[in-house]
Amino acid sequence: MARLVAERADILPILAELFREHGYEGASLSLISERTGLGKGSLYHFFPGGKEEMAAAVLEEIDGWFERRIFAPLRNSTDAAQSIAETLDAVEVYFAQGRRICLVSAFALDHTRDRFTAAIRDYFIAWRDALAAALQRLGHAPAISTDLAEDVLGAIQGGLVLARAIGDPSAFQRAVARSKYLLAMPGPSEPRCTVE
Amino acid sequence: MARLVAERADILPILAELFREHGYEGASLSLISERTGLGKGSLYHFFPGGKEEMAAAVLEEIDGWFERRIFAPLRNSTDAAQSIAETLDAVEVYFAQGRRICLVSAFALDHTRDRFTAAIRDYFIAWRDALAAALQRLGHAPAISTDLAEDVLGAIQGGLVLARAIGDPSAFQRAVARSKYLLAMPGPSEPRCTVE
DNA sequence: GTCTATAAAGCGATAGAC
DNA sequence: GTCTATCGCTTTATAGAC
Repeated sequence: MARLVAERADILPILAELFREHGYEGASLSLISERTGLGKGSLYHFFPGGKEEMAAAVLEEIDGWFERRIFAPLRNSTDAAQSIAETLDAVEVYFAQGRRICLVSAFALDHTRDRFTAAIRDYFIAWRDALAAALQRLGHAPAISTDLAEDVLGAIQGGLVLARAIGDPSAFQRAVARSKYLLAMPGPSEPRCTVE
Repeated sequence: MARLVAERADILPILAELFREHGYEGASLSLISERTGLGKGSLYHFFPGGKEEMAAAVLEEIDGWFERRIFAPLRNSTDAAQSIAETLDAVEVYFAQGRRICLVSAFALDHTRDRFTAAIRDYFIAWRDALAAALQRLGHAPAISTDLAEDVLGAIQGGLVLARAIGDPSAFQRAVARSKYLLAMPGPSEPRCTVE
């Protein structure tokens, strides 16, 4: 039986966009109240812990989305190459081809990091290790796989930063394209643009 | 004749560290007053425009440092390969081997970006174009040079994000090492980890 | 479950004495 | 040039009516 009124889950995407646009400090309760259409009383009903609980819930939802759509496929798919290509496509769509920033990165650079240290760290480590697992199934050595995965994660995050900074989403798109090319090298004996 | 009291220039490094630690919003005037040892009256004497002028002055100082130590050598040195290697070393030191974030990136991801759009964009474009100019002197084609420079910038910024996020500065150090390796390829005919 | 009113604290910024 | 006191505003959070 569908409810007409907002549920807690319905609020999360709005909160996520507000934190993306304005940052943790900048997303004030009055702004949140305005954009969700809920009074402060209702907001504190759904999130008794206030803004910190809202941000934690958003981070948890983001982590859940990546776990289902990115991390699990990378870890478990039978076709590692295909899962790598598909998840890179999904990432490109998720970040709106470079027009949407990574909230976890934004929190990491902000002093907001101190509030959510574990969630931020776990997100990137899960991503790196899932990608490294797929690369190992492609035949790469464990150490090389982790290094390569970290390289790609950095390129993606750096691409998002540059895209936002210079106002050109194509900087992110090129970073993803380069990552696809880099990861398309199938074997462990191929030359790599990295050092030990 | 050396002055004993603080000059405006002496305040800027303290402001920079405060903005790095706490972000633009988080660095309150009372915190700034405490860390600089100056009352609000003195702060407004040096920066009549308040906190926005303080942040603008910090960004200008950062840009000046990079212009002198990174951009100009990349553009003008006779030995392009040497200037690339030396400026990468300088960048590694500047960011304290991954323990110090890039304030320009942090502002870019925050909604603080809207206040300093031009300064943020110009910083990254100047860096990219200076590095691309050095790569052209190494024999790379213009389009490849810009793409390669953007690649390296993204790797550096992504490395800083990852280092801060996972609490491991070596993620940044590896990104710089990979960039050195990538840029050490001298000629335009060498294989590249990128796509057009 | 939603609202308004309000509390308590912190904010950026200003005024004016010294 | 530096200080303290204070203004006006916004913030998060709570209380209590409905």
